[in-house]
Amino acid sequence: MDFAPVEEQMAVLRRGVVDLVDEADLRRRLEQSRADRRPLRVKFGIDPSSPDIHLGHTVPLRKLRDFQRLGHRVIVLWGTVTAMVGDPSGRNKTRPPLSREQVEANKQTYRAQVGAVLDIGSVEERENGEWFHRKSFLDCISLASRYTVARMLERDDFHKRHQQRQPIAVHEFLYPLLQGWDSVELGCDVEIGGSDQLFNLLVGRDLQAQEGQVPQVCLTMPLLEGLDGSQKMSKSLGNYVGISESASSQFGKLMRVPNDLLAKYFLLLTDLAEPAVRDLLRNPLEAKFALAGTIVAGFHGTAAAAAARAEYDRVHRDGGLPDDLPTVALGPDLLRDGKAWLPAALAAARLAASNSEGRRLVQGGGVRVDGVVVPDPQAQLGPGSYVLQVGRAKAARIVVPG
RNA sequence: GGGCGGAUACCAAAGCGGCCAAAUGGACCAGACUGUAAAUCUGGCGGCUCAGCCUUCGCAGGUUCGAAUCCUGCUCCGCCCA
Repeated sequence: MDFAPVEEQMAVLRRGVVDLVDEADLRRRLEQSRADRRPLRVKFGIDPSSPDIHLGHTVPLRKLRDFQRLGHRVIVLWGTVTAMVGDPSGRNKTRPPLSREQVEANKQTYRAQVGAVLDIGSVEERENGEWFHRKSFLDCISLASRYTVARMLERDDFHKRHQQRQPIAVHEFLYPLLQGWDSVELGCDVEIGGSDQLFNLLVGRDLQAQEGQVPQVCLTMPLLEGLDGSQKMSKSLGNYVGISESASSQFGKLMRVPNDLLAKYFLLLTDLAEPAVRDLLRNPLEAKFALAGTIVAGFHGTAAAAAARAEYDRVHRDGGLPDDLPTVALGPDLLRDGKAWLPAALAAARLAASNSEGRRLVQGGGVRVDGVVVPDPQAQLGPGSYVLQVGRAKAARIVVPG
């Protein structure tokens, strides 16, 4: 295998990174790899602790893809054991441990989604259960003895939690050691992670050095803010764009990333060169269309991206209806004198969480029946078929039986 | 093991006997504006065919005409001492 010149590789690998410990070391290794015609072993750990992955996860995955395209060996390390510990990174709360069954199920769904970014066929997939299930409790104690509490508390999130008098469970201290030990077992040249992972990656270096290995290069990527523009993208915050979502859902969500975040999204989620991006950003709206189109095309293909764009235009520019319009037939229990009460119909069509919310939406002028705003919370619908709309994008067809 | 402090709605955080479905901020939803579901401004934000009623303030009891607010026990969390 022939590798590209080091500077060429560095130009690709440096894009978007936050920490690189350290750059000279990475250069040296790339040179060595060229000389030996040996690919670098690049590890990325994924804890299958929640079943879906979103654009935030793809940021480091895309960096792995860069390595992969340059001919290096990407190792996806499934944290089947670490998932049960729960990574404390960036959290201000202890995470509840998962069962082995949950972890295994999550891993399967993850796997399919990771394939949307990486060439999964040439990835080396490993699990840290391979070694940790073999270890004894004494091994665990011995591993724990390698780090001091003071050093653990250097870690930013532990430090904050400690200062803010938030609970830190003892087993959370084990997490960085387990992750670091994975690097020892795998003999990693490079480990990639989110910028909140730097401490954990550095622990890997220490443990490798203690074991007589050359310490790995640590490379971190920025955390991607979610659609709210301030907090890290996460499923639990509901500010995410999922990888397995439909094209139109992804497109719509991407159209509401705050304009201020566009440059970052381009940098981390597309391959567009910086000058081209700068050019686009002169018109934020067009830039956003381009961003959404590019990302959606990456997951669903250009045809689906174009269709999503067309649907977006129809719904948001022309006030039209979305492609998938669910139809809900109202049961007789919802009728009074053969008529349906509008707020209840909204709730039945899942356009409102409850009758009360439906009532408020109607009163607030946010509800249209067959395209006409109906502000009367007492409105009744006689037998027939109606299109109910809440806001711009939410709509359903309901049928009131005669 | 002992002492002290805390637990409020999705999150954070006020309230400390009636005026509390509970201030305020964030998130979220809707409206206006804009070819943006961006930015900004406005309204809403427990449930109930709703000027009224019902269920909420860690859990279980109790005091009171009346409790998120007082008392008792329990659970969990933090701090200090050992």
